Amino acid sequence: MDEPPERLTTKPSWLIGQLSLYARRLAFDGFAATGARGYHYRILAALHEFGPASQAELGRRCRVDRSDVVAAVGELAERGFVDRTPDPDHGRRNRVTLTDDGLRQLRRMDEVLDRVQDDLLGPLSAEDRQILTRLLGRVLTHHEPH
Amino acid sequence: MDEPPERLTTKPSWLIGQLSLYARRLAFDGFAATGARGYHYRILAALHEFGPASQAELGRRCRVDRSDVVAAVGELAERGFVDRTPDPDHGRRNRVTLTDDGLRQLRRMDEVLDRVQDDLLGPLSAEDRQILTRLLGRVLTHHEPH
DNA sequence: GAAAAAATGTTGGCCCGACCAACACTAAGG
DNA sequence: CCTTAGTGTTGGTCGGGCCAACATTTTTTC
Repeated sequence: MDEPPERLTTKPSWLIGQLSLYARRLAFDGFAATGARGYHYRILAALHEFGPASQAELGRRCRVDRSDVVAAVGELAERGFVDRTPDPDHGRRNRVTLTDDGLRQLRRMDEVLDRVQDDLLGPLSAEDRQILTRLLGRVLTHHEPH
Repeated sequence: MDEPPERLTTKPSWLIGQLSLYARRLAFDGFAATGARGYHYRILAALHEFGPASQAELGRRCRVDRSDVVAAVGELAERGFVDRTPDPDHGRRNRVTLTDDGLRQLRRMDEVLDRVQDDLLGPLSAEDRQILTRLLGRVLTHHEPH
């Protein structure tokens, strides 16, 4: 494979961008067996961790646009992984709930993602993986507030 | 801002993916002043570092699909940042060359990207930045060969 | 309590970056 | 020579992310 210019290979923004491609591909290929996409995993994870939620809250939690939550929740509901019912205390709001099938799907996707982390971090030792994760986490939380 | 599920925030693939978004946005906004995109920078950088090249080679070097190189080089040529002429020794191949204006544009984008790295890595010390960059580089080179 | 502001679900569309298939043509290798 | 590989180009697809607008409902503010 031809070498990219050094201007790129030494820039964190390039490294992160290229790695995010590999990560997305690994996850996408892994999820293919489950018939799901990244958005589905995020939403299932949020429901499992925080309980039933409105679509707007799911969007904020998962960093997904409201309009895309509509579609993703619709697909999840079609396959029986979530229930979407109008919130009784709230005229407009929906209440999205994780079903037993949804929980099973989440577990399947968890296994996939665990393997993905392993493939992604490839040659790094356990310590290096922890260092990397901590550094990335610090950087991300610095950008998250706003 | 609502907290994302812990399932996500502890996964390197999530951290890298989210950070790549911030990086792309910072670069995109910075490049806006220069009227260029990411593909343009990659190509200009490769031309400056390796000299004139065919479009196919640019694509391999910059990790850009051949078909997208066509468009990007076309845009660069329109603005006078590169010359695209048929390779005299080669019937089909093009020879793309960096112009003086292109070099100036590259320098402008270099400055933008330097600021982007700074904004992106935010709170990290110089040592931590180096550690992070090294780790990311090791992981990426592990995936590059194949 | 009424008026203004914010929140929610939904539709429809746009963008970048990445990718693929096909075609015409040329170069290189058996 | 004939097959294989490389090149430029067109045209299209996809995921993820994003925005504008709308109707409707809740909350805030006066």
